[in-house]
Amino acid sequence: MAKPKIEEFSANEIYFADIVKALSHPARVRILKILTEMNLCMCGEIVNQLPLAQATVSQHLKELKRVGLIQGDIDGPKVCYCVNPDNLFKAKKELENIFNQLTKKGALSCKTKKK
Amino acid sequence: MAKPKIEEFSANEIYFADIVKALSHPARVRILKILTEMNLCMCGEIVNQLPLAQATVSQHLKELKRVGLIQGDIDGPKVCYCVNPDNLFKAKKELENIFNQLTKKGALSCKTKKK
DNA sequence: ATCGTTCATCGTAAATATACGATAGATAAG
DNA sequence: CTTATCTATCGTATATTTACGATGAACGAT
Repeated sequence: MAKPKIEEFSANEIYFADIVKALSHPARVRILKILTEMNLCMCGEIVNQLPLAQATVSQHLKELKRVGLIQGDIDGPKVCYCVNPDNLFKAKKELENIFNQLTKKGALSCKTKKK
Repeated sequence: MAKPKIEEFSANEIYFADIVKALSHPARVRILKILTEMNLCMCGEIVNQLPLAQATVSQHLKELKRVGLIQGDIDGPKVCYCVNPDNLFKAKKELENIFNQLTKKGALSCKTKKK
């Protein structure tokens, strides 16, 4: 089974994992960067800036849209994409929370460095 | 091909994606939390706190070790795991950089909300 | 109405990821 | 040495991910 046993984890844990997974591919991060820098961007422009086929880029856009990090508006035959600042901010805060939990405590290293 | 076309992306982009992917599973995040809270932790304790088989947990631990977020020291027949604070901090900074890049600019929403 | 452009979706192939039982290796205890 | 414990690894099954060509749907322009 490639599917995590998500039913065993909380809704928040699953939400976090979902957002993070969307950020776990270089192409998707680059898409987000492009959209941030260009402020409104046609799908075709993104395809031109990535070493991937149009169908593949479209799939990545769909995934980013699914988790709410971007949105796409139809503009004639083209589609205008942009980031969703609210959700991006929310994801940022969520990640900060996790990392603060993981780094705040003393969190000593192992003493016995045998391996 | 399930493999991203990593050769097309920079080393830093790939490093980031790799770290983030390690964080994209609820079980692995929970493992990190357990290790942070308990400060040194036997593998068996982790298995007890997760709804997963020992073999599966061991696999997740291996992945976290691979990306450098944790380390495991042999202690007799047991293995003592702990987070790697340096790499965790590095990952945190890396994520902050990305998000700062993605959220700093005006990053307007689309105007035409047709879809 | 037809054509060209733009993009999403379908179908498909191959690689990865997730999960678990079974097994093997290492060590402590007896 | 034998046994019990702990953990990694192997083998395997299944689902998901990544990628691309081909096709289809929507729209503007002619």
